[in-house]
Amino acid sequence: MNTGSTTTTFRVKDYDLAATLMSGQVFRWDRRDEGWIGVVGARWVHLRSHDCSLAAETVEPVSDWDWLARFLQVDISLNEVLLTFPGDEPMRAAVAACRGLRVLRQDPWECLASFILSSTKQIVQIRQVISLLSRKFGVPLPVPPSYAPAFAFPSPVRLAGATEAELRFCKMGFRAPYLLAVARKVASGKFDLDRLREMPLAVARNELMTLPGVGQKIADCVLLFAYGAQSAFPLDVWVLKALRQLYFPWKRASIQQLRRFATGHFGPNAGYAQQYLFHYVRTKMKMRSPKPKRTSLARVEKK
DNA sequence: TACCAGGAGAGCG
DNA sequence: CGCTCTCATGGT
Repeated sequence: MNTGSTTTTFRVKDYDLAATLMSGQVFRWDRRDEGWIGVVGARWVHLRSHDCSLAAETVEPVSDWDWLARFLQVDISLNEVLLTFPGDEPMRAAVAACRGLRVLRQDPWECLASFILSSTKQIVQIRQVISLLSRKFGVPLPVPPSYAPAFAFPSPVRLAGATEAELRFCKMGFRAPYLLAVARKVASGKFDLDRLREMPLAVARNELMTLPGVGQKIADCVLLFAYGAQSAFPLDVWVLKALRQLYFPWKRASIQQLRRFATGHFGPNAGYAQQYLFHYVRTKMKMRSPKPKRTSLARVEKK
C-alpha cells in the first residue's frame, strides 16, 4: 500500500515563484527558509524554487499531488501563453520585466472572499485582514516543529455563523457586511459556486455581480484566478494607469473605452497579460503621485 | 499631515 | 450613462 510522501518535485521551466506568490493574486504566502510557506486547501505547504523545478513539502504524507499541481498550474506552457500576447512595445517590456510570472488556480470561495476584502485596500493590508480572519475563524492545521501556526481559510459555513462585529474585529471595515452576506448565501446554497463552472463566461460574471460587494473588477478577479477564465481582464486602478500611460498617453480615455480596448487587444489570454501589466507598473514604473500636490510645493521650496 | 489603496453602491441629473 | 460621495483603516 502506498502511503505517499511529504515531498515532491514538479519539473517546470520559466516559473518565477516569488513574483507569482507576491503579485496580488494570493495573500497568504510568506517567505521562509529560502522558500515560501502557505496553505493550500487544508494543507500547510512549503515551496522552494530551483532551476527547472519546484520542490514542495507538506506535513502529512500525500499520495496524490494533483491538488498542488493544479494550484500552481505547472502543466501550463508559459511560452504558448506568451505567444498569444500582442507584440507591441509595452507588452514586450512588461514580459521582459518579469518572465516567469504565472496565474494560479485558486479555490473559488477563498478567492471570492479575499477579493471582497481587497476593495480599496493595499496588498499589505489585505494580507493582514485575511491573516486575522484565518486565525480567528479557520481550522488550525498541523505544521512542522518550530513553525508558526497555520490555519485553513475559513469556510462559508463558519463565516456565516459569525457576527458583523466579529468580522470588523479583523479590520475589514465596511467590507464586513458584504463578506457576511456572501458567506450566508454560499453556506445556505442560495449561491452555488460550483454551478458557475457550467455557465458561459458572461453569465457567470453577471451571477457573481449579483453578490453584494462584488462588481466588475472583483468578478473578473474571481473568474481569472479561481475559474481559469483566461480572457477575464480585471481593471483596477493600477492597470487603468498602465493602459492610459502606455497605450493612450495622448488622450483622456474613459474607463469604458479602456475596457473595450483591453478585451479586443490582448487576446485569449488577456487576463494573463493583465497580470504582467499589473506587476510591471507596480514594480518598475514607479508612477507615484500622478498629480502634483499642493503640499509637495512647500517641500520643494524648502529644498 | 495628507493622500491613497487590486471598489462597490447609492444618489443624483 | 456618467459623475460624486461614502464606506474603514493603515501605509507611506
